Amino acid sequence: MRYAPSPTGMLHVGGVRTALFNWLFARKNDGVFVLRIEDTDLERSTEESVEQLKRSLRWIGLDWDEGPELGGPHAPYKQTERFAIYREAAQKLIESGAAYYDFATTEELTEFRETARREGRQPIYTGGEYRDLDPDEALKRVQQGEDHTVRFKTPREGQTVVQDEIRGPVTFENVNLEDFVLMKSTNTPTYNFAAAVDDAEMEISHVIRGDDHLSNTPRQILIYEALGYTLPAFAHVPQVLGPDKKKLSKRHGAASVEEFAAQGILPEALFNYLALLGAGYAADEEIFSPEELAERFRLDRVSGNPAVFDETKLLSINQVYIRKQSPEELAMQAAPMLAESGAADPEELERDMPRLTQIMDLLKERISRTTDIPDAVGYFYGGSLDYDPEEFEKQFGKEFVQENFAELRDRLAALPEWDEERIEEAVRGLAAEKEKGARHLIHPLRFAATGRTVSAGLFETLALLGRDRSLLRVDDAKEEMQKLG
RNA sequence: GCCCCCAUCGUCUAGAGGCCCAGGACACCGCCCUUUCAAGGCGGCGGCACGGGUUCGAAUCCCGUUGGGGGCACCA
Repeated sequence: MRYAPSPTGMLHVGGVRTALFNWLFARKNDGVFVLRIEDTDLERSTEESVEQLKRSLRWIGLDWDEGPELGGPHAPYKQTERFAIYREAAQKLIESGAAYYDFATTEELTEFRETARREGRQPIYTGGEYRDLDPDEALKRVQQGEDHTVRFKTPREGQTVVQDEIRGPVTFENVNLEDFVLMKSTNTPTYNFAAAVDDAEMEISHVIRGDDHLSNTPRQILIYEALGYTLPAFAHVPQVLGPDKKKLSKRHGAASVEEFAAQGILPEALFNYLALLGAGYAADEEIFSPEELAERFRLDRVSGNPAVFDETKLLSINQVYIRKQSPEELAMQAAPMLAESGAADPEELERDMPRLTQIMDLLKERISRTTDIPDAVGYFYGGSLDYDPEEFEKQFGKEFVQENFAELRDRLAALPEWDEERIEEAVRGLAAEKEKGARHLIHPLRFAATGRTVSAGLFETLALLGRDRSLLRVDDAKEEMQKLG
């Protein structure tokens, strides 16, 4: 199996999903997963993209068995380092008569296509006078340094059938295929040529790739046959679409692996979600580890029908994975985020990781992306809070609160131990004495202590907040309340 | 324009002729639990694109229409 991206930008979720299917299939069948860099587009390929690609693949957990950095029996794994191989293959095709030199200029080709269109014919280029030029004469012109490409001599009749693992046989009429370019005038290979030669040379048994390549496949099959290679199995997986049913791109918001990572998505969650998308797993269960996914993967179950990327569902799966993490793991991730956002004092964080761990345990059910952490956890650190005046008035404007908040404060301050049970007792006790529902004290207390109207259970929150921090804020609120008059 | 692919709730899907007046998940809406918010539990809304066949019987097979997607480069 292989994943063969071109390093011309960030790794797209559609791309990862293709890589994922290859990986899953390889793991399932004890196969070898090869990473090959298709950088024959000298203009657009960058070293930076190669690095980014590798980083993204590793982040999500798709490790390759052969490829850049690791090497392997079919090295090198970058097409720009394999030019000699393609040149030799092109030479063989020229010699066997399966390919020919074409001397048409770009202008001539453009004109040919325009004329064809204008006259309502299909712009299928079949080499004009060059297709059947005397080989010796052609060679002479090449040796004289004349600009040329190498084109494949596509049969003018018959059909080429792609036996697709997930779609069945797909038939293409050869007349609809033009004499495509194998070697550019720069003496470097085109995609179709390099891909076919490499897949054969690297002994790829199953070519699993995006279905945007389906229409390239007959060309590659023709190359395989002309070179005498045995054909691999092909499987074309559908594209990932945005909510508007167009190919997913930056227009739809996050579309690359790095963007999802930056938005607080866990690699396991993205992995799980993407694997579910169109892979034909039974629907009664949806949370699977990579190993479980690999075990259950079946190529022939993959759907041929394009899937819309649903970020909401990704998020719900992400939430599941956050809940699955241990409080310790979460605390380890949270600490640097809290320090960096300025929400917490780095020294305090370092000094008291057990507390952070307890905090994460308390809050992890309420977080759907890791980037929510600074905001969700921030009030457990720092001193006084800024209260939203409007909400403050709502919470503290009531007569009952004004009359009893000071007493509540004193009882809390007098507690022999600062723990959940005693805090609860104090609050409920006072409410009971005043014959009021405890909620009349709970809500303003929560708002005073956390600066918000929602939080985890008030009593455990206060306990974790600590006595000093809690009382400081209760006092702040008391003072603020005076001003309400 | 030409070639190719695809078609089940809003979305992801289960369904390989009778088990389906179509099942699950996410989202949405109720209710329960409850100090708020989550989480959890229970319930609800909602779909086989359309038209022809084949068959005793079709979401499932065939044809067509429509719709969506991809490709038609010296880009990959």
